[in-house]
Amino acid sequence: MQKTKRLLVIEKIISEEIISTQEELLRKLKGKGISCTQATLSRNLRQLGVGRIPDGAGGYKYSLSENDRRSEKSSLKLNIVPVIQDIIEAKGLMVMKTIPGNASNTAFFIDGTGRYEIAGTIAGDDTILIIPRDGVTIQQVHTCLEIILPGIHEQVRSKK
Amino acid sequence: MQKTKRLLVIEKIISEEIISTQEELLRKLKGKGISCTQATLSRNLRQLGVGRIPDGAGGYKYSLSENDRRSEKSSLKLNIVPVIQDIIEAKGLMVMKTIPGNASNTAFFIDGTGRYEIAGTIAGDDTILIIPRDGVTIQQVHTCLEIILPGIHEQVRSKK
DNA sequence: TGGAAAAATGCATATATTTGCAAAAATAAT
DNA sequence: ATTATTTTTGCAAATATATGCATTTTTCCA
Repeated sequence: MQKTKRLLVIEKIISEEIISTQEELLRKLKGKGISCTQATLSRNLRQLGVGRIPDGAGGYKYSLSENDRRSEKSSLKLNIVPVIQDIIEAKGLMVMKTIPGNASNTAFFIDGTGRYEIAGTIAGDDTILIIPRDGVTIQQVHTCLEIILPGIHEQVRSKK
Repeated sequence: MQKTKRLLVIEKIISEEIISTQEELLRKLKGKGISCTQATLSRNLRQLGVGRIPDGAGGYKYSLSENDRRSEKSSLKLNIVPVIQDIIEAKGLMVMKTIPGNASNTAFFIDGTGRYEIAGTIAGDDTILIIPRDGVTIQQVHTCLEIILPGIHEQVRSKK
């Protein structure tokens, strides 16, 4: 299906650059080989929960609602990354290991980002199962993780 | 000056009720004895940093920050159905999201029904992984869920 | 597998929001 | 107080976004 892919790309674009109109987003998508109409975008943006908020510079920008929550809690993000020990892929799922007792907090944070790529997470004591949404590749989940937890891969690599 | 007062009232209204268009806000203001044009509202809203985000029910609402979503989601209800936030399919499995802390109870209930369609469940804090028995389609699981938790799909739909 | 049912999409259009500009109101300076 | 300067506002028009409807595509079952 084309839609899933489009939703993912929309999220990615919006989280990486400042987009102020749907037409603008439309062009960006076209540039990535994805084409649809503005009407479809309007519907997709609503489905993704993407809001339009003042950009603080006299204009507006689209924003993954949970995105700002992320920036609000940037300190939390910094605290989380260091506890992550390993990321393992299995059966199309992703297993994240943390230091003991930290899985729940970490999973809670990941859930809180509301990323479309991630259908959900389940946490034990030091292990989190991350379930990608259908149509989402493990690679895309990695990219997603890097977005919501910058430096995570480097962190994991250093643990090995 | 009328402006300061108006900004204050706008903030108050927006934080207390769901407003989905500027015209609507205009009427509310008029009801409180404050009058201006929609154009002025547009400018004021930007100045206040008020965004327009999906209200989760197919429409849009103005929002001071993203926090109101939270309180919405954490309102506790009586039985199980109301705590279910979302149902997502992935990898032939089903992921059910509940409000925080309610996954375990909900999963226990589901297990207790002993439905054949469901091989088992695993619950975290706010996420339940429902594993369908081999040969059982996701569609059949949906039907099953609707039987054991009547109204669940409507409930979930309303959350979107 | 064929066909019904549901979901997604485009098109055209309705609705909503933003903005340029000139006038009015508030503020500041003399 | 009077005039100059800045801010706010309304109006009308431009932009941007959402939606009804018909069509196409996908999903589901018999």
